[in-house]
Amino acid sequence: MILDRALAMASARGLGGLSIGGVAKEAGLSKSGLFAHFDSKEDLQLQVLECAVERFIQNVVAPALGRPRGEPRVRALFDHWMSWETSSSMPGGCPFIAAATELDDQPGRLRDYLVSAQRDWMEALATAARIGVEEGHFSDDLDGAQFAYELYSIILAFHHFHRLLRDPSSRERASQAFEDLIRQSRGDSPLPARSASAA
Amino acid sequence: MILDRALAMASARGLGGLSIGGVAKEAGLSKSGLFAHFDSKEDLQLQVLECAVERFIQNVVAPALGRPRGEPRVRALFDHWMSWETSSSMPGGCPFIAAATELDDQPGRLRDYLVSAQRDWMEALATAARIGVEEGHFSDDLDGAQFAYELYSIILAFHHFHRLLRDPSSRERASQAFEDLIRQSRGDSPLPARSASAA
DNA sequence: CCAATAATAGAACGATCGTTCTTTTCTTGT
DNA sequence: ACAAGAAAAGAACGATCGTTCTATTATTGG
Repeated sequence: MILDRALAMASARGLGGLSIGGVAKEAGLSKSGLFAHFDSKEDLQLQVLECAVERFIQNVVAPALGRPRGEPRVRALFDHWMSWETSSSMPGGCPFIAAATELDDQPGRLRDYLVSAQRDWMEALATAARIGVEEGHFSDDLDGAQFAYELYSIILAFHHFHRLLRDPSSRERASQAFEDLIRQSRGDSPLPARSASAA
Repeated sequence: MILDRALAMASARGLGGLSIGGVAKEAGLSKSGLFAHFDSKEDLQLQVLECAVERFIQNVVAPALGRPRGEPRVRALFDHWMSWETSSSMPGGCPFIAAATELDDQPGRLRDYLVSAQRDWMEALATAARIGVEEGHFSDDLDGAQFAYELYSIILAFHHFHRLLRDPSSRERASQAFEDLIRQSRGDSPLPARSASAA
């Protein structure tokens, strides 16, 4: 329960914006009563990150693994990822994207853990893409890591335009970009009027 | 000079990580001596953001406006933007990307200014793309706003992979993605082995 | 050179921060 | 029911935060 509230807070104010007193008030505990559950503030932040990873696996990775190998699974990963980005339980948006810019210059356990989790996720995306090649859904010369890179870029842009600029077309643009990525991963020739189709 | 140091600090620790005392020490001033130059901390943060926008225009927008209309100018915008992202005077990376995730849930003057500046920048990118259509460099049915969106996504992914994951191939992947974007904006058919070329 | 003005420094304020310590309340096994 | 243990509360610490006030030093114009 504590980590639940703390995750929601971290989503809105960032990991660094977490304060013991703030989380305590949100959880209905006294400052010291809450602090007794953690060794330090850094420990709290780390547990919040670990909790977020756990939920991401539950809500994004696990459901996709139940889908057929190849393109359907890739589509499921994208769809659940997009749902994660707009999950109402994290009103401040994806905690990983927020933590990425927050921790990219701050060495320590927090950064190490986030980097490790992100690398795992990238590897999972690349593997899913390679399975798509195996299944004959994607072109033989598709590079899985490059696919993962471009898929992540779609999500990052969606996050930016949706959360900061409140751009109502951001979701549609992300879907459009994803379909383009799938199409080009198949090796198909592009549809006419590609970049204009979301206009 | 003060804004110079403050911008470097904000780049590393974020706008919220700026403290009057910290900036004062960095600038070689006393806390109150520095504070006398600003009405409030928010005012300092706002001036830092304004300073960053000023520099971005000087270092990215202005040089590109000196290049020929159309694709050359678009290429110059991307090249200078990439240089901006790795500028040594901002060791913590692009202050706008950092501020975007930091302010996306924090209403106020800071957020309003950032959103306004980002919209201007998106409009400038879209206009540059449309000029490319006018000049006959790009396909007639290219949507300028969509082009700007996808160009931004390339930069966001580069920032993420370069700064957080320290991925040495991130620059090459960004260049690859940019060339793909240009190619598809021309309406050309894709090269073979597209996604594998950066492997 | 001296007065006026700007720039900086120093001290202090209330608030909040992370953290520690002690005390009280609750839960649990027997 | 009662002792043992966990969980929460309360108070206090030193530090730092943004901010205000007053005093001191630099700079400048006449």
